Amino acid sequence: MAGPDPKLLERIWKEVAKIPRGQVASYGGIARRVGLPRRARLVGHALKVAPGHLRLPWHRVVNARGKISFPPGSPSYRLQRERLEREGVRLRNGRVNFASHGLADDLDALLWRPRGA
DNA sequence: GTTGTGACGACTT
DNA sequence: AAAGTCGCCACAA
Repeated sequence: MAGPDPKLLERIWKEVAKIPRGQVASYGGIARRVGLPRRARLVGHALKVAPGHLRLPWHRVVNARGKISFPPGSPSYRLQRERLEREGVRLRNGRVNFASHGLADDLDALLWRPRGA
């Protein structure tokens, strides 16, 4: 049985909608913020199935290493890169600089990374 | 039910 | 730094 609770998808969509222009968040960071630690893949799934009418800033979501999670060169990859650069998010060697564009939450997670949790 | 795949992430080589 | 492994879990075949 167990599909994802539709309410969780809604929470994820709302959280993604909060990402300010010119900033990025990680899949795992979004998951943590909605109270679903270790559920990064669910965030990816949520974006994949998100209704287009929501107009989510999905391009502001990258993986924990700052990389776009589409195959390099794919149409989706190019679209995401283009949208990011258009709002001032520069990619260095295919990476977003979290220190300058990442949300505080994600930064903390990257710097602290307490053992075990 | 099992297997493979994926818009992930943490850890280990 | 890059690749491999494992945990995670939704979904299609």
